[in-house]
Amino acid sequence: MISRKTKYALQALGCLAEHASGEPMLIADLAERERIPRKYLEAILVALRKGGVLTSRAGRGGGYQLAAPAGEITLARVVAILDGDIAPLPCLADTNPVRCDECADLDTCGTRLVMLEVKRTVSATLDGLTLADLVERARDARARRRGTPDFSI
Amino acid sequence: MISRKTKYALQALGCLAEHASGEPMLIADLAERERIPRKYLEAILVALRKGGVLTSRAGRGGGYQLAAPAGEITLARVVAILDGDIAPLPCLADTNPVRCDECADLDTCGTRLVMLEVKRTVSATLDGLTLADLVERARDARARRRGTPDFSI
DNA sequence: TAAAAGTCTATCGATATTATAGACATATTT
DNA sequence: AAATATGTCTATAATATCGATAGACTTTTA
Repeated sequence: MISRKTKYALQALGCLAEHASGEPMLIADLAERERIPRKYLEAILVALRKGGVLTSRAGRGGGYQLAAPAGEITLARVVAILDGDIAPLPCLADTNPVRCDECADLDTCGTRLVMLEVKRTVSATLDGLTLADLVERARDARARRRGTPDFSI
Repeated sequence: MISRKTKYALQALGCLAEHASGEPMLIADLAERERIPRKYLEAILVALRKGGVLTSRAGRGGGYQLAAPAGEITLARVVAILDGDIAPLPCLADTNPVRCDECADLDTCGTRLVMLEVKRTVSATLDGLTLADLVERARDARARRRGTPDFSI
Protein backbone atom coordinates (compact mmCIF):
# COMPACT_ATOMS: atom_id res chain seq x y z
CA MET A 1 0.00 0.00 0.00
CA ILE A 2 1.46 3.34 -0.98
CA SER A 3 0.45 6.38 1.03
CA ARG A 4 -2.00 8.93 -0.21
CA LYS A 5 0.92 11.29 -0.18
CA THR A 6 2.70 9.26 -2.82
CA LYS A 7 -0.47 8.93 -4.81
CA TYR A 8 -0.89 12.69 -4.84
CA ALA A 9 2.73 13.02 -5.87
CA LEU A 10 2.29 10.68 -8.82
CA GLN A 11 -0.80 12.50 -9.94
CA ALA A 12 0.91 15.87 -9.76
CA LEU A 13 4.00 14.55 -11.52
CA GLY A 14 1.84 12.96 -14.18
CA CYS A 15 0.17 16.29 -14.71
CA LEU A 16 3.53 18.02 -15.05
CA ALA A 17 4.73 15.36 -17.45
CA GLU A 18 1.72 15.87 -19.66
CA HIS A 19 2.07 19.60 -19.53
CA ALA A 20 3.81 19.77 -22.89
CA SER A 21 5.38 23.21 -22.83
CA GLY A 22 8.34 23.59 -20.53
CA GLU A 23 6.51 26.34 -18.67
CA PRO A 24 6.42 25.94 -14.91
CA MET A 25 3.08 25.12 -13.33
CA LEU A 26 1.67 26.76 -10.26
CA ILE A 27 0.92 24.84 -7.09
CA ALA A 28 -2.57 26.28 -7.11
CA ASP A 29 -3.23 25.00 -10.62
CA LEU A 30 -1.88 21.56 -9.85
CA ALA A 31 -3.94 21.40 -6.69
CA GLU A 32 -7.10 22.35 -8.49
CA ARG A 33 -6.65 20.07 -11.49
CA GLU A 34 -5.81 17.03 -9.41
CA ARG A 35 -8.11 17.96 -6.54
CA ILE A 36 -5.39 17.80 -3.94
CA PRO A 37 -5.51 19.94 -0.78
CA ARG A 38 -3.34 22.89 -1.64
CA LYS A 39 -1.23 23.07 1.47
CA TYR A 40 -0.72 19.36 1.56
CA LEU A 41 0.44 19.36 -2.03
CA GLU A 42 2.84 22.11 -1.14
CA ALA A 43 4.67 19.88 1.30
CA ILE A 44 4.78 17.08 -1.23
CA LEU A 45 6.27 19.26 -3.93
CA VAL A 46 8.92 20.54 -1.57
CA ALA A 47 9.91 16.97 -0.79
CA LEU A 48 10.10 16.15 -4.47
CA ARG A 49 12.24 19.18 -5.12
CA LYS A 50 14.62 18.21 -2.36
CA GLY A 51 14.66 14.73 -3.83
CA GLY A 52 15.84 16.16 -7.11
CA VAL A 53 12.76 15.25 -9.12
CA LEU A 54 11.43 18.78 -9.47
CA THR A 55 12.84 22.25 -9.87
CA SER A 56 11.02 25.37 -8.78
CA ARG A 57 11.19 29.07 -9.46
CA ALA A 58 9.81 31.67 -7.12
CA GLY A 59 8.39 35.00 -8.15
CA ARG A 60 6.23 36.00 -11.03
CA GLY A 61 6.09 33.43 -13.81
CA GLY A 62 7.47 30.85 -11.39
CA GLY A 63 6.21 27.43 -10.43
CA TYR A 64 7.27 23.80 -10.66
CA GLN A 65 8.82 21.79 -13.48
CA LEU A 66 10.19 18.29 -13.85
CA ALA A 67 13.91 18.23 -13.24
CA ALA A 68 14.38 15.57 -15.94
CA PRO A 69 12.52 14.02 -18.87
CA ALA A 70 9.53 11.98 -17.72
CA GLY A 71 11.13 8.82 -19.06
CA GLU A 72 14.04 9.21 -16.68
CA ILE A 73 12.06 9.57 -13.48
CA THR A 74 11.24 6.16 -12.06
CA LEU A 75 8.38 5.38 -9.73
CA ALA A 76 10.92 3.81 -7.42
CA ARG A 77 12.49 7.17 -6.95
CA VAL A 78 9.23 8.95 -6.25
CA VAL A 79 8.07 6.33 -3.79
CA ALA A 80 11.42 6.40 -2.02
CA ILE A 81 11.24 10.16 -1.58
CA LEU A 82 7.77 10.18 -0.05
CA ASP A 83 7.23 6.82 1.58
CA GLY A 84 10.86 6.07 2.23
CA ASP A 85 11.98 2.49 1.82
CA ILE A 86 9.46 0.09 0.44
CA ALA A 87 10.88 -2.64 2.61
CA PRO A 88 8.17 -5.12 3.64
CA LEU A 89 9.94 -5.50 6.96
CA PRO A 90 11.88 -2.95 9.03
CA CYS A 91 14.93 -5.20 9.00
CA LEU A 92 15.00 -5.06 5.19
CA ALA A 93 15.21 -1.29 4.84
CA ASP A 94 18.08 -0.02 2.73
CA THR A 95 18.57 3.09 4.80
CA ASN A 96 18.51 2.70 8.52
CA PRO A 97 17.43 -0.93 8.82
CA VAL A 98 15.98 -1.81 12.21
CA ARG A 99 16.38 -5.39 13.35
CA CYS A 100 13.40 -6.90 15.09
CA ASP A 101 14.34 -7.56 18.69
CA GLU A 102 12.44 -10.82 18.68
CA CYS A 103 14.78 -12.19 16.00
CA ALA A 104 17.73 -14.02 17.41
CA ASP A 105 19.43 -14.29 14.07
CA LEU A 106 18.93 -11.90 11.20
CA ASP A 107 20.51 -13.97 8.48
CA THR A 108 18.60 -17.16 9.02
CA CYS A 109 15.14 -15.71 9.64
CA GLY A 110 12.87 -17.46 7.17
CA THR A 111 10.31 -14.70 7.22
CA ARG A 112 12.99 -12.21 6.35
CA LEU A 113 14.35 -14.37 3.54
CA VAL A 114 11.03 -14.78 1.76
CA MET A 115 10.14 -11.14 2.25
CA LEU A 116 13.48 -10.19 0.77
CA GLU A 117 12.28 -11.88 -2.37
CA VAL A 118 9.08 -9.86 -2.33
CA LYS A 119 11.04 -6.70 -1.85
CA ARG A 120 13.28 -7.46 -4.80
CA THR A 121 10.29 -8.04 -7.02
CA VAL A 122 8.63 -4.80 -6.03
CA SER A 123 11.85 -2.84 -6.43
CA ALA A 124 12.42 -4.26 -9.86
CA THR A 125 8.90 -3.35 -10.93
CA LEU A 126 9.06 0.18 -9.60
CA ASP A 127 12.48 0.64 -11.17
CA GLY A 128 11.10 -0.41 -14.51
CA LEU A 129 8.28 2.12 -14.52
CA THR A 130 8.66 5.82 -15.22
CA LEU A 131 6.42 8.86 -15.32
CA ALA A 132 6.38 8.44 -19.09
CA ASP A 133 4.77 5.02 -18.61
CA LEU A 134 2.21 6.50 -16.29
CA VAL A 135 1.23 9.15 -18.82
CA GLU A 136 1.28 6.72 -21.70
CA ARG A 137 -1.02 4.22 -20.05
CA ALA A 138 -3.52 6.87 -19.13
CA ARG A 139 -3.47 8.08 -22.72
CA ASP A 140 -3.86 4.55 -24.07
CA ALA A 141 -6.78 3.91 -21.76
CA ARG A 142 -8.53 7.04 -22.91
CA ALA A 143 -7.93 6.16 -26.55
CA ARG A 144 -9.09 2.61 -26.07
CA ARG A 145 -12.29 3.80 -24.54
CA ARG A 146 -13.02 6.11 -27.45
CA GLY A 147 -12.67 3.02 -29.58
CA THR A 148 -9.94 4.60 -31.65
CA PRO A 149 -6.26 3.95 -31.33
CA ASP A 150 -4.40 7.04 -30.24
CA PHE A 151 -2.36 7.48 -33.39
CA SER A 152 -5.31 7.47 -35.78
CA ILE A 153 -6.70 10.85 -34.76
CA MET B 1 5.31 -3.11 4.26
CA ILE B 2 3.57 -5.98 5.98
CA SER B 3 2.26 -5.45 9.49
CA ARG B 4 3.99 -6.79 12.52
CA LYS B 5 0.92 -8.94 12.94
CA THR B 6 1.59 -10.71 9.67
CA LYS B 7 5.23 -11.05 10.53
CA TYR B 8 4.34 -12.73 13.81
CA ALA B 9 1.96 -14.98 11.94
CA LEU B 10 4.64 -16.09 9.50
CA GLN B 11 7.06 -16.81 12.32
CA ALA B 12 4.51 -18.85 14.20
CA LEU B 13 3.47 -20.72 11.08
CA GLY B 14 7.09 -21.36 10.22
CA CYS B 15 7.57 -22.79 13.66
CA LEU B 16 4.57 -25.07 13.25
CA ALA B 17 5.78 -26.15 9.83
CA GLU B 18 9.16 -27.13 11.24
CA HIS B 19 7.57 -28.93 14.14
CA ALA B 20 7.97 -32.31 12.55
CA SER B 21 5.59 -34.45 14.55
CA GLY B 22 1.93 -33.81 13.89
CA GLU B 23 1.46 -32.99 17.55
CA PRO B 24 -0.37 -29.75 18.25
CA MET B 25 1.69 -26.91 19.70
CA LEU B 26 0.63 -24.72 22.58
CA ILE B 27 0.17 -20.98 22.22
CA ALA B 28 2.45 -20.46 25.19
CA ASP B 29 5.25 -22.46 23.56
CA LEU B 30 4.89 -20.66 20.26
CA ALA B 31 4.88 -17.32 22.02
CA GLU B 32 8.00 -18.11 23.96
CA ARG B 33 9.97 -19.61 21.10
CA GLU B 34 9.22 -16.79 18.71
CA ARG B 35 9.18 -14.10 21.40
CA ILE B 36 5.72 -12.87 20.53
CA PRO B 37 3.43 -11.29 23.15
CA ARG B 38 1.24 -14.16 24.21
CA LYS B 39 -2.14 -12.51 24.09
CA TYR B 40 -1.37 -10.83 20.82
CA LEU B 41 -0.37 -14.11 19.27
CA GLU B 42 -3.62 -15.57 20.50
CA ALA B 43 -5.62 -13.14 18.37
CA ILE B 44 -3.43 -13.88 15.37
CA LEU B 45 -3.90 -17.64 15.69
CA VAL B 46 -7.64 -17.25 15.96
CA ALA B 47 -7.67 -15.27 12.73
CA LEU B 48 -5.56 -17.93 11.02
CA ARG B 49 -7.88 -20.64 12.22
CA LYS B 50 -10.89 -18.78 10.92
CA GLY B 51 -9.01 -18.31 7.68
CA GLY B 52 -8.64 -22.07 7.38
CA VAL B 53 -4.89 -22.18 7.75
CA LEU B 54 -4.83 -23.68 11.21
CA THR B 55 -6.86 -26.15 13.23
CA SER B 56 -7.02 -26.14 17.00
CA ARG B 57 -7.96 -28.47 19.79
CA ALA B 58 -8.91 -27.35 23.28
CA GLY B 59 -8.30 -29.26 26.45
CA ARG B 60 -5.37 -31.27 27.60
CA GLY B 61 -3.02 -32.27 24.81
CA GLY B 62 -4.58 -29.59 22.65
CA GLY B 63 -3.00 -26.74 20.72
CA TYR B 64 -2.55 -25.61 17.15
CA GLN B 65 -1.62 -27.45 13.98
CA LEU B 66 -1.34 -26.54 10.33
CA ALA B 67 -4.57 -27.34 8.50
CA ALA B 68 -2.63 -28.40 5.40
CA PRO B 69 0.90 -29.37 4.34
CA ALA B 70 3.28 -26.41 4.53
CA GLY B 71 3.79 -26.56 0.78
CA GLU B 72 0.14 -25.83 0.19
CA ILE B 73 -0.14 -22.73 2.34
CA THR B 74 0.88 -19.67 0.34
CA LEU B 75 2.13 -16.43 1.78
CA ALA B 76 -0.55 -14.69 -0.22
CA ARG B 77 -3.16 -16.45 1.82
CA VAL B 78 -1.57 -15.62 5.14
CA VAL B 79 -1.09 -11.97 4.25
CA ALA B 80 -4.68 -11.74 3.01
CA ILE B 81 -6.02 -13.11 6.29
CA LEU B 82 -4.13 -10.68 8.48
CA ASP B 83 -3.47 -7.57 6.44
CA GLY B 84 -6.37 -7.93 4.08
CA ASP B 85 -5.83 -6.87 0.50
CA ILE B 86 -2.32 -5.98 -0.45
CA ALA B 87 -3.62 -3.41 -2.91
CA PRO B 88 -1.18 -0.52 -3.27
CA LEU B 89 -4.18 1.80 -3.68
CA PRO B 90 -7.64 1.61 -2.11
CA CYS B 91 -9.23 1.63 -5.55
CA LEU B 92 -7.34 -1.56 -6.42
CA ALA B 93 -8.61 -3.69 -3.55
CA ASP B 94 -10.16 -6.99 -4.55
CA THR B 95 -12.73 -6.93 -1.81
CA ASN B 96 -14.49 -3.68 -1.15
CA PRO B 97 -12.55 -1.36 -3.44
CA VAL B 98 -12.89 2.30 -2.54
CA ARG B 99 -12.55 4.80 -5.34
CA CYS B 100 -10.61 7.94 -4.56
CA ASP B 101 -12.99 10.86 -4.68
CA GLU B 102 -10.39 13.02 -6.32
CA CYS B 103 -10.34 10.72 -9.34
CA ALA B 104 -12.74 11.76 -12.03
CA ASP B 105 -12.24 8.59 -13.99
CA LEU B 106 -11.19 5.28 -12.52
CA ASP B 107 -10.30 3.51 -15.73
CA THR B 108 -7.99 6.12 -17.17
CA CYS B 109 -6.12 7.09 -14.01
CA GLY B 110 -2.44 6.67 -14.88
CA THR B 111 -1.42 6.25 -11.27
CA ARG B 112 -3.91 3.45 -10.87
CA LEU B 113 -2.76 1.72 -14.05
CA VAL B 114 0.89 1.61 -13.08
CA MET B 115 0.07 0.56 -9.55
CA LEU B 116 -2.08 -2.23 -10.91
CA GLU B 117 1.10 -3.57 -12.44
CA VAL B 118 2.87 -3.41 -9.10
CA LYS B 119 0.00 -5.18 -7.44
CA ARG B 120 0.06 -7.99 -10.00
CA THR B 121 3.75 -8.49 -9.43
CA VAL B 122 3.42 -8.67 -5.68
CA SER B 123 0.46 -11.02 -5.87
CA ALA B 124 2.30 -13.34 -8.20
CA THR B 125 5.30 -13.41 -5.90
CA LEU B 126 3.28 -14.08 -2.77
CA ASP B 127 1.30 -16.73 -4.58
CA GLY B 128 4.49 -18.47 -5.56
CA LEU B 129 5.86 -18.71 -2.04
CA THR B 130 4.69 -21.18 0.60
CA LEU B 131 5.49 -21.94 4.20
CA ALA B 132 7.64 -24.75 2.92
CA ASP B 133 9.80 -22.19 1.10
CA LEU B 134 10.07 -20.14 4.25
CA VAL B 135 11.28 -23.11 6.25
CA GLU B 136 13.57 -24.32 3.52
CA ARG B 137 15.33 -20.98 3.11
CA ALA B 138 15.91 -20.65 6.80
CA ARG B 139 17.36 -24.16 6.85
CA ASP B 140 19.55 -23.43 3.83
CA ALA B 141 20.82 -20.25 5.42
CA ARG B 142 21.75 -22.09 8.58
CA ALA B 143 23.48 -24.82 6.62
CA ARG B 144 25.33 -22.34 4.45
CA ARG B 145 26.61 -20.58 7.49
CA ARG B 146 27.94 -23.79 9.00
CA GLY B 147 29.80 -24.18 5.74
CA THR B 148 28.23 -27.55 5.10
CA PRO B 149 25.38 -28.27 2.76
CA ASP B 150 22.32 -29.48 4.60
CA PHE B 151 22.22 -32.95 3.08
CA SER B 152 25.75 -33.90 4.04
CA ILE B 153 25.11 -34.21 7.73
C1' DT C 1 9.41 48.11 -4.10
C1' DA C 2 5.30 45.73 -4.46
C1' DA C 3 3.17 41.75 -5.98
C1' DA C 4 3.43 37.02 -6.84
C1' DA C 5 5.24 33.10 -5.83
C1' DG C 6 7.48 29.38 -2.98
C1' DT C 7 9.28 27.82 2.10
C1' DC C 8 9.12 26.68 6.79
C1' DT C 9 7.26 25.44 11.43
C1' DA C 10 3.74 24.07 14.37
C1' DT C 11 -0.24 21.79 15.41
C1' DC C 12 -4.62 19.12 15.32
C1' DG C 13 -7.65 15.30 14.75
C1' DA C 14 -8.71 10.84 12.96
C1' DT C 15 -7.46 6.32 12.35
C1' DA C 16 -4.94 2.04 12.61
C1' DT C 17 -1.75 -0.69 15.00
C1' DT C 18 0.18 -2.97 18.80
C1' DA C 19 -0.44 -4.65 23.12
C1' DT C 20 -2.75 -6.05 27.49
C1' DA C 21 -6.26 -7.74 30.82
C1' DG C 22 -9.74 -10.46 32.35
C1' DA C 23 -14.01 -12.99 32.09
C1' DC C 24 -15.80 -16.96 29.79
C1' DA C 25 -16.30 -21.51 27.39
C1' DT C 26 -14.67 -26.00 26.13
C1' DA C 27 -12.32 -30.39 26.29
C1' DT C 28 -9.57 -34.03 28.51
C1' DT C 29 -8.07 -36.78 32.32
C1' DT C 30 -8.86 -38.76 36.59
C1' DA D 1 -18.44 -34.94 37.99
C1' DA D 2 -14.42 -32.30 39.34
C1' DA D 3 -10.21 -30.42 38.35
C1' DT D 4 -7.21 -28.67 35.24
C1' DA D 5 -5.40 -27.32 31.06
C1' DT D 6 -6.58 -25.15 27.14
C1' DG D 7 -8.77 -21.99 23.65
C1' DT D 8 -12.23 -17.79 22.78
C1' DC D 9 -14.18 -13.42 23.20
C1' DT D 10 -14.74 -8.47 24.41
C1' DA D 11 -13.09 -4.31 25.96
C1' DT D 12 -9.62 -1.08 26.57
C1' DA D 13 -5.27 1.59 26.57
C1' DA D 14 -1.04 3.27 24.67
C1' DT D 15 1.29 4.59 20.68
C1' DA D 16 2.39 5.85 16.11
C1' DT D 17 1.31 7.52 11.74
C1' DC D 18 -1.14 9.91 8.35
C1' DG D 19 -3.70 13.48 6.36
C1' DA D 20 -4.73 18.02 6.64
C1' DT D 21 -4.60 23.05 7.90
C1' DA D 22 -2.97 27.70 9.34
C1' DG D 23 -0.02 31.39 9.35
C1' DA D 24 4.30 33.75 9.36
C1' DC D 25 8.33 34.15 6.48
C1' DT D 26 11.53 34.49 2.37
C1' DT D 27 12.74 34.98 -2.37
C1' DT D 28 12.27 36.58 -7.08
C1' DT D 29 10.84 39.25 -10.95
C1' DA D 30 8.43 43.02 -13.27
